[in-house]
Amino acid sequence: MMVSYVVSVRFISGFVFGAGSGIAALKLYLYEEEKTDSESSVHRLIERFGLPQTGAETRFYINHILSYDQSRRTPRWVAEHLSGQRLQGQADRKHCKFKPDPKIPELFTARNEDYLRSGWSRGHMAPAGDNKISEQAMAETFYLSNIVPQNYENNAGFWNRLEIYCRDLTLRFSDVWLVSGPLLLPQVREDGRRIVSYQLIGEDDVAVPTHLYKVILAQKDSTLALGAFVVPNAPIGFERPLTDFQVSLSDLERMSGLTFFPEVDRAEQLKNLCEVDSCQLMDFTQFTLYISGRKVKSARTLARLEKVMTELRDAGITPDDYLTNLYLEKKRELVEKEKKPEQ
DNA sequence: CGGCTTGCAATT
DNA sequence: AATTGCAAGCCG
Repeated sequence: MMVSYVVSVRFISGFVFGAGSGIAALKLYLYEEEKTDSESSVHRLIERFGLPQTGAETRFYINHILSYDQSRRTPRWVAEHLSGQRLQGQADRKHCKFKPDPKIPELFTARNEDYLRSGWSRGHMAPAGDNKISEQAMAETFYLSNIVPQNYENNAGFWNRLEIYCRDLTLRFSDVWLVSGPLLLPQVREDGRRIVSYQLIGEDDVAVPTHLYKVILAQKDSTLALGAFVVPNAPIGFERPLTDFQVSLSDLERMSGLTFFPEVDRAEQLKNLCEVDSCQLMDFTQFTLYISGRKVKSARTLARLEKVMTELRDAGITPDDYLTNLYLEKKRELVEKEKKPEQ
């Protein structure tokens, strides 16, 4: 068993160094066979002590899959599948807590303390909002193996709107596959040198990515559409359209060192997502109305409820019918609640 | 939806 | 007395 394994390793390495020549590979293979035990000591060493491990193996969770980067203490990539069916549910992120991934060796895991007061937020790659179908699935997305240090405004703003757009795609496509992750891209300095530099936070030296990427693959019947996006880890305003951040898949693959959806035939069926769909994120008014809706739903006091609506009007936005009904319903509920004596 | 901070009680 | 955990409240 062991012998045949070692031989096959020899043959492969001989083939590689033989620069594609079958004859040379065969010669090297025969030559290796004649070597004494002491000359193949490196192989014996490997057998005895083992090869280095990267910890980059694929890890499976209820509703997402990822590969972890033990040196950056972030994921390398996180994959998901969305459908209209799977996005339904009542799971609530208020019941979830960020925590180290118990499956990641302690030496390589990030901890909450690394992020707290670091100036960076804990940004999901597989979003909590994609997992309302199951409390357990949602809880797993709060493992720090699925988290990267992300600019607050980007996380709550542009990236959030991109995630909402991905969920919205399930209204027009039967299936949506996503791969998301961090990037450490070089900056071009004044003298033309390209240098990669990035911040480390916390005692565990968690790497702050310069950019985030998201690959969207959407299917409807025989139509397969793909969009790849690279977004700076910094505030991005409403004036910037998503298409500003679209890149070709091969460019992203060169940046990331990853091959995405390797089984998909790129030349044939594959269409540009932004030619098949709008690739338009919510504008300021739509987004503010949406956020206000979430706040109205979670309001616990009349004072809070009124403040949400007042600030909305101060922003120059008139509530639409949906929000107005939400407000009136919540107001009735809270008036009833606050009418009762304290208990 | 995406997050953080604060206050107080439980804990060691 | 100092740390930890959690509910509640806050903001974009």
